[in-house]
Amino acid sequence: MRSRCVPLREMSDVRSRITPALRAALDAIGAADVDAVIEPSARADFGDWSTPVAMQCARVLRRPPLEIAGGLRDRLEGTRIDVVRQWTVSPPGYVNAWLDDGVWARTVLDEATRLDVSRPVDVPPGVAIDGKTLVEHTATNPNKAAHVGHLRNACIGDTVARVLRRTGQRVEVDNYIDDTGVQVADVVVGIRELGIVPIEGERFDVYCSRVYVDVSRRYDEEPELVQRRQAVLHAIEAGDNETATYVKDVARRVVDEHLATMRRFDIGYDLLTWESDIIGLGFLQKALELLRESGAILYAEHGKHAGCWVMPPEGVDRDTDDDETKVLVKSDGIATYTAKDIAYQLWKFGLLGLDFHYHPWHADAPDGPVSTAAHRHDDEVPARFGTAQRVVNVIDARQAYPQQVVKRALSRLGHEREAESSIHLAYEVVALTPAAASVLGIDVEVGRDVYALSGRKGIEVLADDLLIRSVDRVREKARDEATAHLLAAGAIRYYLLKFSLTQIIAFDFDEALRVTGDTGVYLQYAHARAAGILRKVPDDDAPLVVPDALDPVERALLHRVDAYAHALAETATSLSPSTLTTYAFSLASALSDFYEHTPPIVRELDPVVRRFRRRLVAAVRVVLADALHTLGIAAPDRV
RNA sequence: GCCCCCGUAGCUCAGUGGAUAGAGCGGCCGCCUUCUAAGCGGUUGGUCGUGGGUUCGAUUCCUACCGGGGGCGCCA
Repeated sequence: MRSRCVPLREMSDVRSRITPALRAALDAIGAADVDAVIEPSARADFGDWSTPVAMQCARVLRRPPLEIAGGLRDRLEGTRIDVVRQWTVSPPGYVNAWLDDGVWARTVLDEATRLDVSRPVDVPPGVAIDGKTLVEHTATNPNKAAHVGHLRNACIGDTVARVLRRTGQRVEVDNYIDDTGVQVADVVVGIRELGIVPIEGERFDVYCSRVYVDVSRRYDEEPELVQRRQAVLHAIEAGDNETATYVKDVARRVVDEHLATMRRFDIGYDLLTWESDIIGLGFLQKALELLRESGAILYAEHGKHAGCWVMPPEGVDRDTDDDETKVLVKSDGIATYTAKDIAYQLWKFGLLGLDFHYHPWHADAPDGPVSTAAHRHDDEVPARFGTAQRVVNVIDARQAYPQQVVKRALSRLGHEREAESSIHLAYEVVALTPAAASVLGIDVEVGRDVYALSGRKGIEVLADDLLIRSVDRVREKARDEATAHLLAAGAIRYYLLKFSLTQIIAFDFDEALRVTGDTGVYLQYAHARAAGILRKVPDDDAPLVVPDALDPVERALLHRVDAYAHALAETATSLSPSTLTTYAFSLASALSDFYEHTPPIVRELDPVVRRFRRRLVAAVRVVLADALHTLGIAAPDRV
């Protein structure tokens, strides 16, 4: 059965109702080359929607913009558009549409109220792709507790997945686990060789963090310790031995803690992909074969890469003998991390001709993630993963170069479309402000404004520690512990999402934990306020009548509601969650403004006004809840 | 050296080829007999890093600089 979708762009679809008329008017005055763009007016007293096209026409038509605007207005006045009441002109040459509130407000409220989580929000053509998008995120090394940097990654990835699903797209979320790298090996060295033991009651991932810091420090003092790590790595490489099993067990236990941490922020996964399986099942070998056969990589006979398999830069088919050429297999025969990433990427698109075995990560948690496996399990899950049409890798901006190499590998293998559909969703890191650094007891130098996080050095804010602090902050005013938790998690998620991806987050405790102003809690509070009004004011069955003169705060609020579908489509296109946080804040803010500047609806005696405002609040609540849910933030009815 | 990102109010950040550049925080002054004051209003505060260029119009695009961060490994 095909479900009905909510109309696109604005909830009321104002823009696409106006654009054809504007297009026709432009054609009629001989300005066919000018784009028929129309945008929300910059200020309410200009109108509702405005177009600057007359300014562009002035050059080609060699007439003053105001005169052209006047002509356009006359033509538009002659076109009946039910949602537009009148057209005006304002200097230096804008043409403004004034909406008919009766038609517009009714449409906006109808469409907003019809929003339903079980039905996707329709978006303009080109926003949603056909087929599945595979989103890889989190991918925290399984040797330490997750810190806010890992949490930023997870929040971005999770939100992008939610936005794509909300716009009707199929999504698979993978969490890649590097259980064969040096980082896990370091921890195993610390536990087994140095005998570092857990503290009473210490969580396993936190214990591993401590071991990791300790071992890293001791490598400097005792260089021979590095040999121990090599032994562990060789054991992992060989597989099927006691050490390899032990390493895998450490990784599993840490991953369980990571999943629990992320769960507290409402972040989940479809599939856990293990690097050991990628190697164990021969994905890497197969990928290297393909790369060799196709000539995508070549063997360097001499020069600085002698004995290595390398991938030359774009458009070159020989070793350039410099850093432009990427080594994929070292001269000792060991593949680099990027080579494994290429194998994984090929699998994601179904280009490898190999697949994993699958089984539930926890037999007793059917809703939990599925895990890859190298061998058949009794509770084998059928293969339904990978084979995506688009791959979004949420990885910090420092890895732009290796990600570029992965993309280039696909391209050199002749998979142009897949290379094109390989998206490195790069985001900047989380760093500490001097204030946050000094809270953590780090020596703050004069003139430095950010301090990089480092799990290795123990310079970090653990995700769970931050959550505990946040719960402490909101507990006093929250109605109960469960509410305190969802407000606390909302505060942190919002904080990590509200920055542009290109912006380094200068982490600050006060900012991250704040509950007033531009924060997650503000949005949740606004939602609860709306819900509170709806509880107190019963609705009736009477048909909606839009009052003759809407209050400016009502119109402003309607505009924000109207803009939801547009904001969602924009976010789905840009894959940038901050677009949606900015929108959600503007909506909550408009609701607060309305709340403060209109009398209580409960006491409203005019039935028309009372019903209209009640339904306006109902629409806002639905849209705010939808936006919050898409951001992965709970929308409580009471706080 | 080459490449990428950032530079907008005291601080943290939005914005983006169009009309007087916005928000939050901070400061100051107000608003709870009103549907939750985790709120709202007012006020303070800006040569949109600098110089050129393109354009009817540039904070936005191009270019050259300046300042800060990151990448450029037979690490992951």
